[in-house]
Amino acid sequence: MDARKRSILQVLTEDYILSAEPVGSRTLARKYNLGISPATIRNEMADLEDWGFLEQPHTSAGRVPSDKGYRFYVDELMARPAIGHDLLERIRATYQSRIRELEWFVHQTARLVSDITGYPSIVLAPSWELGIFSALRFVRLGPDQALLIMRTEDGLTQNRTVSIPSELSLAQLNELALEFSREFSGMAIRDLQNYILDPLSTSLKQHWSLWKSALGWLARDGSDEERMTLAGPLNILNYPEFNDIEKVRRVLGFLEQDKAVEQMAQTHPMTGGVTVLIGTETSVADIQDCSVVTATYQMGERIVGQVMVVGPRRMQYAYVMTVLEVVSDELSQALRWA
Amino acid sequence: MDARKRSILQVLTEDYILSAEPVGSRTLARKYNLGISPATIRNEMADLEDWGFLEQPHTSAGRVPSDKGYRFYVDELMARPAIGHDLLERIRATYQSRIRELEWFVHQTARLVSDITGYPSIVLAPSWELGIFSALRFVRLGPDQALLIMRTEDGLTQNRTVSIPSELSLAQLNELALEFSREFSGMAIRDLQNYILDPLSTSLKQHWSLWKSALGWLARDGSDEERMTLAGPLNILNYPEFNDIEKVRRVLGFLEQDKAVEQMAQTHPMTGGVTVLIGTETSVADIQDCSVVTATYQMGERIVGQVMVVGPRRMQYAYVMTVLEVVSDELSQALRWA
DNA sequence: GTTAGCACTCGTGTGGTTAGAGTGCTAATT
DNA sequence: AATTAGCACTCTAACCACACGAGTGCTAAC
Repeated sequence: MDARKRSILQVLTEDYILSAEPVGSRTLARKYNLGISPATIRNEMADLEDWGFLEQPHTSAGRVPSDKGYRFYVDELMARPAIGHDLLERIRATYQSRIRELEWFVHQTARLVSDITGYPSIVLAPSWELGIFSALRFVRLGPDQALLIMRTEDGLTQNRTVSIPSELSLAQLNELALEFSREFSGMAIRDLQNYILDPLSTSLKQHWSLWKSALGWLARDGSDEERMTLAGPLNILNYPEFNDIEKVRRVLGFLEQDKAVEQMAQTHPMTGGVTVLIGTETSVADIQDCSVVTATYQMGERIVGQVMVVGPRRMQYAYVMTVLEVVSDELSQALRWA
Repeated sequence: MDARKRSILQVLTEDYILSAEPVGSRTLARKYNLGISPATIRNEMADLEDWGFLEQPHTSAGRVPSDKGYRFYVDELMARPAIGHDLLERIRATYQSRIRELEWFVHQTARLVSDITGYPSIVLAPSWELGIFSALRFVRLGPDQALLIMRTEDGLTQNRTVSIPSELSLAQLNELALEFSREFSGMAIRDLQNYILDPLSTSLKQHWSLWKSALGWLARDGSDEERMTLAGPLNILNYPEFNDIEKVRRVLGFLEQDKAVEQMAQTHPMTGGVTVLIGTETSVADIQDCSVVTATYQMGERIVGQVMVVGPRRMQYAYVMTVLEVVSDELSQALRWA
């Protein structure tokens, strides 16, 4: 792949990303001064098509990058501009008011990203189940009700109202909680559900129904059912490739299925940094006309969640990647203090 | 309006609701044995059109109910079937597992309704701001952190982590909370934000920064920003009147704007019972091709929120109304114990 | 009051044609 | 040997004319 082919592929890809129209040799020669004639470009494009970087929707149309073409563009050709000053300010401002809770951050991040990229955006919140149990505490709310608060080492908390045996005092309750915390702290919350079934100490066993109710909470309320936040799904209606109502239904239908999206997210390497899946690389038939850009964010040193952008294959890769890089970074910063 | 016109209007409306195709006189005569000829039906339909109950998309098409026609159908003609046994069981089962919190109920309700009606559904959660403040409580989480729990008379709670002056003990904190609770209980939370600016007691004034932080929470975290839950928006793609991508964008765009929807919801009488707004009756240009069915639900005796269904004008009014009646009722029941 | 008959309207679907964009190939040019 | 001009060819989208059919309104007969 010589320099000329590279620049043709690059220029063609960028033109198509903007125009959504198959790009012909004449257009290319006229619009960008490459110093070569349409005929030469045709020859080069024929080669690029042979090698699988380009495709033709039909014989008499221009060329369009294939998945492989986009991949090469993303990996080798694309320029990565620095983020604009205004945009950076806006992102930072979003996280400045840090009076909020994790869930709020997650929602806001999804909105922010879909807003500034113009694509649908998905944020996966930290998995509660994978968190490390740290401590348990009761707060009595009424004669037979208490607030049960559970905390992970990352500082995530879940709380809910539980019914308690009325004969227990607040002090007794918290003594129990302390015992429980000592016993199980350091254990992943997911594993907690297994271990707790066979309580080790008598005092825990004694108030079995209480723990069972707590368990019910762990298994359901605290589970990862609502880990996913989808923002701006309608954005895809702005792109002509989704003028087909059927396509829209397929894609948005997929994005609404939490489980499916979560599963797809797991195929991304959780190594930090931004990754791109192009078209069929996602291995999901419903979104084979889409690309997905993913970044991870952290609480402290641990990667706990992902920010994703889903768009048409001719996505503004460079821009989206830069945005996600910055956003996930700022989010991680914000969570450091949360 | 004689009996024959009524039955023609009814039958025509129901046929159109199912078929989405303008209904002609011949169809009507053939499909339903009304005992009259197409010509007679034509004459009657001409009258109904003159009176504004029917419309013609174009000269050579069949008739379609107008807003006024639907209104008459809903108010006078429509049969209200009892809810099916299986459906009732399903609805009840959703609320049976009452281990959850309010927010979960709200989400589940939206999903349930959009699921069984096949239309997008919106649930407005109880307004936190309009709740009546009941009590405040602190739970210390760490050396300089505490969980602040606020409770309304309805039993709604909000809680968040706040930073506290490290010199305060748990006992001191809760003494403060008690004082605060005594001072302000019975007051609407919205008003609380104004009153608290001028603290009445010295001990409250003393820990001003603490209250200010709590205030910040009340003003933002606890506000009604996320009162609305939208479920199943994609359902509208199933109806042929929304094959136009522009219409879809308009409608879904509107449904995503929390504020606009909330405002529209306020135009419904909050009297309990199910209300229907048809087409332009909604006074919202973006959804003038839609109808909205709304039910209210309660916590105890107080109406605190709404369940809405948005669909095409040719909505299955009877079915949707019955479903909403039952769902809002079961939801109110479930919240009675929450 | 009801209905049959009929002319009329209008949207939809079909087939054929055209215009235009773009290609691949070949031969000429550098 | 690489590049380019020229040209025939292909294919789609747009356009038009046309016929079809559903449905109406009107009139006259029942």
